[in-house]
Parts: sequence; C-alpha cells; structure tokens
Amino acid sequence: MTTLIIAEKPNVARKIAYALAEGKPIKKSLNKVPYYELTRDGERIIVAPAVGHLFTLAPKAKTWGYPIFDIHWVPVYEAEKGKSYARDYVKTLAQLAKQASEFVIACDYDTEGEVIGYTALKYACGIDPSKAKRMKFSALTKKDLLKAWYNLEPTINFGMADAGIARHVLDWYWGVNLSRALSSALRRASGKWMVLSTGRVQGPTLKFLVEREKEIANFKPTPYWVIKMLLEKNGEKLTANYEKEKIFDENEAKRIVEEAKKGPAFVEAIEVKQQKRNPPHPFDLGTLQREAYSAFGYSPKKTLEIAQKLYERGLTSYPRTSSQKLPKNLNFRNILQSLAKLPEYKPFAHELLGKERLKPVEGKKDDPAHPAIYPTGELPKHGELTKDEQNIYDLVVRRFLALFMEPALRESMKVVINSNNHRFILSGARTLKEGWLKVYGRYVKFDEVILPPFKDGEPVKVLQIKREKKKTKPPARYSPASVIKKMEDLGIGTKATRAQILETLYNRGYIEGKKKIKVTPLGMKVVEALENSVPSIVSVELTRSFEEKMEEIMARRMDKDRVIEDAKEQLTKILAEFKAKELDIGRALLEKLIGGETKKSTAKRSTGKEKEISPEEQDEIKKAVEREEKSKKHLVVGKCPKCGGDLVVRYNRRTGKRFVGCSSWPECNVTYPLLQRGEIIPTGKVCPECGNAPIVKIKEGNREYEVCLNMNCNRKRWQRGAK
DNA sequence: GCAAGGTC
Repeated sequence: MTTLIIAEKPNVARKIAYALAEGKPIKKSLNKVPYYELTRDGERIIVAPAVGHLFTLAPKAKTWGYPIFDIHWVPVYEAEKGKSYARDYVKTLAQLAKQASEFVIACDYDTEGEVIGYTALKYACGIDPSKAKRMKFSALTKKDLLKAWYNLEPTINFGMADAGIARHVLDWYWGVNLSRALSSALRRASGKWMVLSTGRVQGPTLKFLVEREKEIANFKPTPYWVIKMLLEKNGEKLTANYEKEKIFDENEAKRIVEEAKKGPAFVEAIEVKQQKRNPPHPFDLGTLQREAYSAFGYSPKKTLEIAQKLYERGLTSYPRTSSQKLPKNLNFRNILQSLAKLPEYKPFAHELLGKERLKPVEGKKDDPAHPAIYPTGELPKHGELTKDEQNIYDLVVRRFLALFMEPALRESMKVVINSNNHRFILSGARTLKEGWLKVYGRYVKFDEVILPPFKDGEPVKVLQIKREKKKTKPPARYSPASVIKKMEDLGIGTKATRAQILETLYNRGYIEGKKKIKVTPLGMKVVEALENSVPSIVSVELTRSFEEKMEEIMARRMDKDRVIEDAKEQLTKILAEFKAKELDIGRALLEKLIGGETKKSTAKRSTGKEKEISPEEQDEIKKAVEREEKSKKHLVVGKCPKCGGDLVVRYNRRTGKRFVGCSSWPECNVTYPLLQRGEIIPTGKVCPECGNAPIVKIKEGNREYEVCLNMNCNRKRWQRGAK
C-alpha cells in the first residue's frame, strides 16, 4: 500500500516529508520535479508538490464574444502564457498517482488550497476526489504535521472545495464577460482593438483611485494664515507657532500679530511628557511592502519578487502571509546565534542572547497557513545577494531583532510663551532611551528637536512676530504602497495578488505615475462607463456578496450550482443591456481619450505654473478636439466614387458588424463590406485595378495587408503590405 | 486577447 500526499508547493512537500519520515526521507525527482519517499509505521508514503493552481477555468469555445458562460477546467499551461513550468508538475502527479492506492491532500487549509487539491486529484491524478483524505494543519512544524497525519480528516472538505470553485467561476463570469464587453465597445466605436479589462478587484481599486482624482480636480484651495514667533535663546534662533494653527480670516491674523507684538513675552508653562514606544510587530507581506516602499522606494511587486527570492534561497520565511505573529515554537536563540555571525547584526544579537527570556512583539493579524516573515537563520554567502536583496534582507533581519528589544523612551516638550495674552508654542522631542531604535531606527523617522532649557516665568527675547499666507492642499495622490493598504482595508484582493492587480491597472493604461498614481482619461472613462451600466463591478459590495455566498456554500446552506446559475442569470441581463448600449458606451470611452490627450498637450505647452490659457488657444483646442472626435468616430477611408462624400467606417446597429458607407447617407447609398477582424488603416489610395474603390490597410497582430474594398474587383484578394 | 487566485 502506498499513499500519495499532495502538497500545495514544493517547500511544503519537503517539510511534510521530513516531519513524517522515520529518519530521513529519500529525495527523488521526476520530470525535474522534486518529490519524497519515506516510510512511517511500515507504510510507504510519497509526498509530491503542486505549484499553486495547476488547473484553471477556460472557455470551451475559442471565439471572442459575449456573454460566455460555457467554461471548464484546463491545465494552467494551456490557458495562460508563461505557465509551461506547471506541465512537469501535472505530469509528475499523474505518474506518481499510478503507484498509489491512498491519497491525502495536504494543501493550505483554505478554500484555494482545497480547490488546488481537488483539481489536482480529479484532473492530474484521475482520482475521484471523494476517495482522498485530508491533512489539516496550520503550522509547518514537525509536531503539527505529525498530529495532522495521525488525525486525518476522512475526506477533503467539499464545502470548502465547492465554495472555492464557485469563487473561481463567479470571478471568471463577471471579469471575462465585462472585460470583453468593454473591449468590444471601444472597438465598435473606433475600429481599434485595445484590451480593456475589469473585475471584482480591478473595478473597485480603479474606482477609489478615480474618486481621489476627482477630489483633487474639484479641490478649491482656501487661503489661511499661520502666525510665527521668531525668538532667541542663548544665541540660538527658534520658531514658535501660534496656538491656533490655521486662521482663515486675514484681519484676525493681522490683529493677533499686532496685539502679540506689544508683549511682554514670557514663558507661561513648560510641559514635558515621556512616552514608551514599543517595537513594531513582525512583517506580514503588506507591511513589508509598505516599509520597503518608504525605505527604498520599491514597488509592492518588486518587494514580493525579492522576498520570494530570499525565501527560495532559504534565507527568510514564506512571504505571502497576512500573519503578524511568529510561530509559537520557533527557536529564536538558534536564529540569533546564527545572525550573530554577521558583523552588522552581531552586537544586537549578542545583547539579545544575554536575555533570559525572548518574547517577541506580536501584531493582531493572523493567517491560518503561514506565520509572519522572519529570517530563518540561514545566512547569505558573501556577495551572494544583489543590492536590492540585501536591502530587503536587512529590513527583515532588523525588524526581527527589534521584536525582542526594549521599548524606546521618547520625551516631548512643549514650551508655552505668552505675549500680551496670546500663546505661542515651541515644540521639541527627543529619544531618551533608544531601545529597539538602535537596530531599526534607520527605517523609522522620529523627530529630534532638542530645545534649550527654559524656566517657568522667564522673559523671552522676541525677534519677530509675523503672519504667513498658506493655502489648504488637496488630498495626496495614492502611492503604490498606499493602494495596497487601501485594498487591504477594503478587504479586496489577497496578499498574494494585490501587487499584480495594481500592475494590471498600469498595463491597461488606466493609471500612470511611479510614485504618485494618476488616473488617465481612459481610466476615468472606464469607471464612468461601468458605473453607469454595471455599478456592482466597481463596488466592493460584489466581493462582500461573494464572501457571503461562499460562507453559505461552505455551511451547506446553499448549493454551488445554484449560486453559479444565479450569477449567470444576473449577468445575462446586465450584458444584454450593455450590448444594446455598446456603441454609445464605446463612443463615450473614446471621447474622453481624445479630450484627455488634448488637455495633456496644452499642459506641456504652457511653461509657467500660473500661465493662463488664452481665449484664442481655448478656441483652437476646442476645434482640435472636435476635429479629432469627428475623425475618430467615423474613420474616413476614402472618397465616395458616386457622390464625392467621405467613405467612413460604420457599424450595423443591429448586428454590430462594421462596413464602409458614404457620409451622405441616406442621400447616397454606396456601401462596401469589411473584414470584421483587424485594425483598419486608410491608405489614401484608390484602387488602380477597378479605378473607383479605396484601398485600405488591414493590420492584424503582426500581419498587415492592403485590400480593395470593391468585392467585384480583381485586386480584392489580400496583398501583403510592404511592411 | 479577458478575472482572480495560487505558485515558481
């Protein structure tokens, strides 16, 4: 009897094998995929890994239309680019399954893990999933894994598997259909093909970015005044701020300055406060991504990639975690002893090793599958790490060391200066005891403003009291790091996907700007179009409703297929309405594209910040926009041989198919059929063969060819273009 | 060609 245990990823397969083996497991490899053989209690066990999802949903038909609901599970390498590595894993599981008579799923204990196990069994191993047992563990320690092995769940959790499958299907139905609908609308209106996309997570993410953009656009700066007192103490010049920070009435500000100038100024009160600052909690992925962004300017995607590399080399623990807690039985002392071998960490590690008890700070968040990110104690060889890897490694190590250190002690000081019954405040702050800041201080900013000693009641030498005019500022644009945080707060996406969803928004041309994210006119228009036609896709409520349905499916109060059918019905209606308005939606998408580009070019033209656009310029811009809009709405491909009007690309109202018609319609009835695929590029040429119809260029992917529009012309056969 | 979710 042989049992095959399937793990979610290679590293976990190894850990399970080492935990269950009596002695050491035998590491083997098949199709270059590592797996393990071992025996326990006389039973032969094989442990083999998946690599996340090995199967994904794909349409059965290869056509590009919508609505589309007929989908099935296929290997990821058949459906997605760059997934060919998964082929070997599927093959290996299939081969190993032939040797096995018992099956155990040991994927992460969550809905996705259940789906990974379920599809691996069903489609890779060809095994009925109801025949498999389930290992249930929440930590990868030998103790936990052995306990899970001796307390196997008799079946996989079908509630969880069904909930996960429903999530996959629902996301596919909504996301793919609406992405196709958007792309199709734009193509109908412009004749241009451009991938537009949206989905349950992309939609609301772009929406909150758009909202910020609108807040900024609509922001009216309000002037206000601040009042400052310049004073001198022991030859040192200091600035105190008026107790009321913002004064919106200039006359009031003037009056205060005049009155305060009369003096006399003296120290009315001195307030000193001490505060304990505890070390920050261990890194979950989101916190690491934010910290790396503020410390090094790394994008969340880059940080995850680096953390993954460090993990693959065994230097740090698994990065895709939302836990802020370290494993209960991690051997801290071993890790510290090891870190002490690196000169830069030696003093801190030694200090900690001298402690009797090592108790790390913990955060609130937890993750059933993985602990917080920590250094394993494995050390990088000299020169092994790139600068970026070194930075992230340093961040993780210092954060880890800080967890065990003493709190920092901070002191803040407030000196209140009274001048003719107006109060000004001098603020100072300093660190009294560094504590954990010794090791982590380079990554946190605390003010050090040390004030000279003041005595209660002492007179103050005032140099100047003045008012300064300021303006209220619009809210700041999101940065990649703050987008990830906002997504976390809204509960959309997962720790493993948020960074890549943000990348998708960049790739679609919806947003731009590396540090300050700006929504492009296209992004603005996509949200607007969706809000008008399918508001749920830009709302976080869609995620909430998915979550509720998954809960119900898991609890067996709702049937998975019923949930899927409901979604299909709902979407069928939504998509039919969308399709009816498709051309208008597409035109609206296009208008903004042109308007936005024009605005941008004028911004480039104006040099001075304050420079106004002249009425002549405005007029010129307006005309340019109209020209561009007109030409894009109806792509002109040539002159009508019958009436001399423009021949333009039009779309059949009923079928949506494109054709070329005369702009003088209905007076002139000249039309030509058009190929339905590819971009249409006017050439300005008239066919030399038939002498009356225009020649257009069709661009399809990398291919380009010229064709005469006249069906009866001998030249109508496609001819390859020069390029 | 399109989602979101795992993973290398």
